[in-house]
Amino acid sequence: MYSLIDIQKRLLPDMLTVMQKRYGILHYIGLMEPVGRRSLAVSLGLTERVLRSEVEFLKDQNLIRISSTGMSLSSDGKELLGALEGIMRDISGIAVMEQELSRKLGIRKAIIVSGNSDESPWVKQELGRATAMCMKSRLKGKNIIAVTGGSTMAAVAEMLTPDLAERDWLFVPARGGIGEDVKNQANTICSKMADHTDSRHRVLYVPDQVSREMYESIIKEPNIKEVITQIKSASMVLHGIGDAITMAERRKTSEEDLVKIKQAKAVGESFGYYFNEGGEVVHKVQTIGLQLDDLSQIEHVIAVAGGSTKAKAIAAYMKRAPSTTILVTDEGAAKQLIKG
Amino acid sequence: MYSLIDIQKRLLPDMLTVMQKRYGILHYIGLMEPVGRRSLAVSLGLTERVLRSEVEFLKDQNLIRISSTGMSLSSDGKELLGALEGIMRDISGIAVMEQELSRKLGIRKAIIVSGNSDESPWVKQELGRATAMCMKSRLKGKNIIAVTGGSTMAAVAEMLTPDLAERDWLFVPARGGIGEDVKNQANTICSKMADHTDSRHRVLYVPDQVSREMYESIIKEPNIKEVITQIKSASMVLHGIGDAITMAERRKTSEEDLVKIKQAKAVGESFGYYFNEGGEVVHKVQTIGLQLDDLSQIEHVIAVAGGSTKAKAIAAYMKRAPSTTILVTDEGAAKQLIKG
DNA sequence: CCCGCATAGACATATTATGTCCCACTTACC
DNA sequence: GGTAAGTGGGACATAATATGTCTATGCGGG
Repeated sequence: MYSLIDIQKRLLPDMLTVMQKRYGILHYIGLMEPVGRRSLAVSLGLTERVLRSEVEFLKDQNLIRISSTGMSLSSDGKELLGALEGIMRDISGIAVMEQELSRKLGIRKAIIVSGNSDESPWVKQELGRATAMCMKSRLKGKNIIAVTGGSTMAAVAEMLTPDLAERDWLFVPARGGIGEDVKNQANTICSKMADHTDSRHRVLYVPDQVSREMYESIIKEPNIKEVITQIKSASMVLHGIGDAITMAERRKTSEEDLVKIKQAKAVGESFGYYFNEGGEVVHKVQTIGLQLDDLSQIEHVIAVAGGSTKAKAIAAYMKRAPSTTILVTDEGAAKQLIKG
Repeated sequence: MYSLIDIQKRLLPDMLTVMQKRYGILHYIGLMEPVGRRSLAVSLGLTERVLRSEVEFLKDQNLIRISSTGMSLSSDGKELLGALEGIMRDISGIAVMEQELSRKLGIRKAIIVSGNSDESPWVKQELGRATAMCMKSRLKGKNIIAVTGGSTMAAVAEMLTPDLAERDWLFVPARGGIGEDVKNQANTICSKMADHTDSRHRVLYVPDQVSREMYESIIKEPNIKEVITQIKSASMVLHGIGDAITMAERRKTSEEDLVKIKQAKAVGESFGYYFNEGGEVVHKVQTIGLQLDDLSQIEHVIAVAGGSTKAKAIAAYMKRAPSTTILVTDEGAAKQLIKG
């Protein structure tokens, strides 16, 4: 069952932000009283004018008192603040975590959905929905979207809705067919995403490990060449992050590589790149398509991964990720990430 | 302890309105789907453009689906609506009651605070606060405010705050000293209100029952004459509403009048006028100052009265009250009023 | 085949939020 | 006692947003 807050998040998404802002103001006034607008504004990272509007509002509500020496809480304000403190812990926990997480990982934004996808399967759907919303809000008009595989991306595909159709999207697999079961392959997912949004997609079937000569001849194939061009000119990349060992085992990785990966203490995987805890690339699946270095050229990069067990993998990858990355994750992973 | 909703009402007063609006839209779409904007707009009493903005928002939230045949709820929308229904009953009960009450009484606005001042003494304070806020929001600049007596008005006086000082207010008693204990006399209350707001006040000491000759000579007194002029030019009247019998007994009413009042089945009293259930004036305390007929000339008329026992009195008075009246009351009285 | 109802686009205008500057006042410290 | 730093608040241009109004166009039932 939904709680009041969950409903409000859906029905008045800004409410939470505003509440947090006002809570922050009351909180600081409580700490620093009596205090002036200017110093408050810098403490809170708000412009003076914005703070002033808020302060005027709070004054109208009789929550603060304003005198020539500065602002202080009224008795009503103190009472309300006390009650708010408890509530904010629950409510804005997530918003606060989003801030903290994006700062800590050095990325553009973190979006956290509540729950833990390790424990509750439906949280993956929520991840999907959050990702879909994020895509929707960031893309206008014609776009090429490069997508990787994995069960999380499959969940995203499921949650896309056709009201995006207008926008003229084209889904392309980010990299050549990275062996996995068909259901979670990039090609399959692209197709499903296109289905769900009434848009188009391309496929890219390429054997995993290509020899030099093979590569040269494949890349000359006009069809493939075209897809690769599209991949490189994508305006958005949507990718998952996996646990290194799990991914390596799930794929048809050679015994030799498996040992290499394990010995290098790889923890995370994304795009066929394996990362150790320091964020260094310790192994790479040789294939055509999007390369790690291409990411920085792409306008929107959205990484989606949830579950507390994936925290390490996320942390590892994020050391290497472009700073424009947006991470969509769940509470379980976020808590681990912030802790560690 | 405050509930989340109470806090939000204070911290984001518009939230409730918006939530109600959006709930209403979802609700109606649920009932009428598939339905177009135009018919929805008239059903909800919104302009088409406003509705359209809302609808676009709801679409972005994936709560409704829009097709060429009209709008309908998405499965998410249905789920959310179900959860909302229960919540709205509690939350917006008061807002709904305010609408209903103002309609039923035929007045400009009704403001309801939660609780019942018969049972909980602190609700009177809430009445006071709500009244103070209302005054604040309606008056700009220089104003003359005519005030009557009574314990409710005393509570209002207590809740006024000096941040209104700027506005240059002058408090005058609405009518000549209507006998009651000093604490709740209009003169005393004016003085207290002026105190609390750092503004000025006038007094008007006049014997209750004046003979013709007495009246003529009193009215010539320059001091009194001036106050009366001020009363007549007031931009706001603030008055209480009392139970007829209680008021009659509390005042030094002659035995003869008391019988008259009782026989005429008076139920309500305001300004020294006694009303029966039909809203007819059955008795009037003869004194100088504001007369019932003067009310319609005055820009802002605020009536304040709470407690379920006062419902009858309020109902009686409201039959006679100008349609611009604003009633500030409590849940206890409001429920009775709506029921009866 | 047309009429009525549907969505969606476009644009002017009203309203609100925000950025920017300035002023007068209080306070505390030298 | 005077000065500097900090205070609230006024004023105003501009940006952003909401709203009113009109129009284009598509769809389905009679």
